[in-house]
This record gives sequence, C-alpha cells and structure tokens, in this order.
Amino acid sequence: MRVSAKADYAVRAAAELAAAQAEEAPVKGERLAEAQDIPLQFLEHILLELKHHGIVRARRGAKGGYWLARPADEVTVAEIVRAVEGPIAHVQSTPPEDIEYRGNAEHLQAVWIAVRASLRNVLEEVTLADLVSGELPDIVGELTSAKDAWVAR
Amino acid sequence: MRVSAKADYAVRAAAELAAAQAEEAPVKGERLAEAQDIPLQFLEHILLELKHHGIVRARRGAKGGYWLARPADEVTVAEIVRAVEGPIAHVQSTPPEDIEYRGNAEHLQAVWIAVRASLRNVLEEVTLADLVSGELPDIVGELTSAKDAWVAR
DNA sequence: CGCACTCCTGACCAAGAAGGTCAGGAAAGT
DNA sequence: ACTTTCCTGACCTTCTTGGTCAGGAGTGCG
Repeated sequence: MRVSAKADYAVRAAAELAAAQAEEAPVKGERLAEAQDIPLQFLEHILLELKHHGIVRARRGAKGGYWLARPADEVTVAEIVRAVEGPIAHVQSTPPEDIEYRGNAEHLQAVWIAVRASLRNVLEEVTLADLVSGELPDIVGELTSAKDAWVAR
Repeated sequence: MRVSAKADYAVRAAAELAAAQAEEAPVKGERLAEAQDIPLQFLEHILLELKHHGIVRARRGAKGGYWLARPADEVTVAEIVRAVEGPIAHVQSTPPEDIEYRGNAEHLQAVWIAVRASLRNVLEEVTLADLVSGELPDIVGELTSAKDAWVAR
C-alpha cells in the first residue's frame, strides 16, 4: 500500500519530459536527474524500463536524449506506475478477481476490487499534461479538498 | 501499491472473530487458522500485532483464545491494514504531505494525496460487521459495479 | 498441586525487492 | 577517430516478506 521511490522518480522524470515536449529536441538523462534530484544511474535504468514499455523513446550520441513516445495528454500516471511497479493493487501477488475467499471473509474480494477501482479512478485520470499544467481532473480536486485529506492518521 | 499476505490474513482472521462475537467464548488461533487456511504460527504473530494495537484481546490457557476488543461495527479494515502494514500510501516511506516537489513535478503531491484519500474512502468505511454481513457501504457498490472493475489491466 | 492447554516472544531463515553503484559496450554526431 | 549519450548486465547492501522453531509464561481444571 505504498509508493516506491522508483515509481515516484519515474513520474517526476516523465513530467519533465512532458514539459519539454514543446522543444523539438531530446532531453539528456543528466538534465532530468538534476531537475528532479534523482541519482543519474538509477534514473537511466528507470528510463530504460519506460522505453521498453513504449512510454518513452531515446537516441544516443551527441544530440541524443529522451522524449515521450506520445503526446503528454495521452500518457497517464497509471501507465507509468505499472511500467515500473507492476500491476496495481494485487493481493499476495495475484489479481483480486482471481482469489477465492471462504467463510466469513467471502466479501473481502469485493473490498479489494473496490480498492483497485478507486486507485484507478485517480491514476488513470491524471495525465502528464495535467500534471505539468496543474489543471488536475475534478476527482483529484474533490479528494484533496476534504479537510482531513492532508493530515496523517 | 500492493496488498501483502499479512494484511490479507489479518483482515480475514478479524472477520472470523467478528462473526464469532455473538458466542461469548474466545476463539482459538487454531480454529482461525483452519477456517481461513492460514499458517498457524504466522497467524499468531499477526494476532499479536493486532493485540498490541488494541484491536484484539486474548487469554491463554484451557479456555483461552482471541476476541475483538470492540464491537465489529466499530473496527474498520483501514485500522487492521495499518496495524500490520504501517501507514497507507506513503511515498518513499514518508507521508505525502511532507514531500516537496520541484519543477514540473510540483503538482504530483496533490496526486499522491488524492490516492491516499481515495484509499481511505474505501478502507475506513468498511467495518468488520459490513464484511461478515455482506452489506458493504455504498461506495464499494459503486466502485465494484463499473463493468471494468473486475478485469485486469 | 500438577498438568494440559493456549497464547506470547524472540531468534532464525531463505528468497526477493528496494535502492542504488560500477564497468563496459554500442549507436550517433562532428 | 573521438566524444557524447544511451544501453545493459553484474553487483552490492539493507530491508521486507512470508514464514518456521523453540521455549516461556499465564490460565483453568481435576
């Protein structure tokens, strides 16, 4: 139920790429690392994973670097998280719809399904374009405006 | 972004305790383990954690066993998950409200806050009583009735 | 009292993930 | 050719996950 450093880094780097999409030139890994304060070599591994998932493209050499494979408003945060962390809200490493619960826990399956659906409702709605513009989808506004959304429990 | 075996086991065992709350006698660990098919010794460690968090009580000896410290409709799934997994939706092991994002990732904080809020909206609404009766809160019904809530991505 | 029963506790363990670092190779540009 | 930058795999340390094992300590009963 936590967000890994890798996922956080991946989204941040992707946000930088989204912002740079206007310029017609690739962005170097080093610049991404500096902009978001991420260890360079670790970041390059992450970018490679994003590339393998078709989210990012890259070119090597002098004028090389990374860029988004698609327009920023077509890439969701959910995609990026899945690329580096794997499936969202799996239970014991298996998808909730495949689990059979017995006895008094029978309805737990529906709860885990609801958990996954609520995560998707946020992560699949927010695109990289939303993220850099700051114009987040309504659902984020609703969720973050509840007074106790910003306090720990 | 996944649910550990421990959290799953904990909720299932707690559901059994909730169902047994009518009988005025404690439930043995062995019975819980069998009912939910959980390795006994691992389960006892989990129950101990729940006890330390004031969710469960226990007595040793011949007529000993475990029981819920409070009525089943006052114990939420969120409490149980926190007891065994720690805080929900932390990023890089720190709460999202404490993170400062720079540059184009500035609004990522709001997204993680929304993620946490949406998890809470489910986990803090569902009580153990809901779970054993099968009468889950409206929000769960809404989330699970979307057609693609039950399919993988 | 003694004994069985059950929880309680800490030590241990193997495998994997998290969060990196290091060294070298392979394309691209000049 | 040479530099630049990505690409790749190996390696590393620490922590977490998902357990098992051995023994201690409280409780109830005959």
